[in-house]
Amino acid sequence: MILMTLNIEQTFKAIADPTRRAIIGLLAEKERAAGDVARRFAISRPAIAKHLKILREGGIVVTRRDGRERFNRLNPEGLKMIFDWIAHYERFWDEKLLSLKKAAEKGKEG
Amino acid sequence: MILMTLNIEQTFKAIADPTRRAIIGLLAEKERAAGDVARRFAISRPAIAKHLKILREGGIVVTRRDGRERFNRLNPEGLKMIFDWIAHYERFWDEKLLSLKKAAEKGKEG
DNA sequence: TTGACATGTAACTAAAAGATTACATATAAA
DNA sequence: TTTATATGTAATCTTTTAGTTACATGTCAA
Repeated sequence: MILMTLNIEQTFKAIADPTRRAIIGLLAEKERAAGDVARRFAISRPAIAKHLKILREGGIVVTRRDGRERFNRLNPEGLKMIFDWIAHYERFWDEKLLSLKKAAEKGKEG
Repeated sequence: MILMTLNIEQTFKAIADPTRRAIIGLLAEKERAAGDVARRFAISRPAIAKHLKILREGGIVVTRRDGRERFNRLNPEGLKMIFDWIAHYERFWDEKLLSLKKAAEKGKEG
């Protein structure tokens, strides 16, 4: 069993790049071999290999090996970490939700 | 009225930096003058001024002028943009929610 | 076993990011 | 009207990032 210290810093850096977000979009459809991912971009295959590594280190992607191929798929951990961080500020844009929450705390509907 | 083309790219870059995320945390408490923000960090005041500018350009912070001070506060737009992006992948970590949604679509409880 | 394929890493380069100091501008206070 | 305060910007430097080409490794197919 491999234990990874999932650094939130790495996760935020991972999603900051547009190419990596595009990769995330591709992997949301289905898992894909590294080459399959690379084929869909104009940049070189090694560049994509590095992006995949960064996504892996950010806890956003996990890789499964099958023969000479490495299949990449989305990992819940990383994206959830970002979601939790941002959800913490939800009240700033969802006033309605805020009042609902307050009402719930009071034990009556808002 | 000022129209800003809110670039999602800038927004993701804005939250990628740890100092800027710390600033977001501070502004979540209350609006603060630029100097008030700067005082809480070890780095120079101009560095913070730049971070605030980046947050502003990312649609995460808006600034209100009062005399010689500039009060900064969180702006819903930017963070909501990130939230919407990430919420799009919610199903990857919240299987339960997914089944609830599916059940709702079918018109019966899950 | 030889050759092709799939992938990752090393070395290097160019561009972007984050910080600093110096300076300019606007407003409050003496 | 001086002086001090609050802030933003310019010029500059260093580090990090994203990309490239060359190369090493491992696996499948002849």
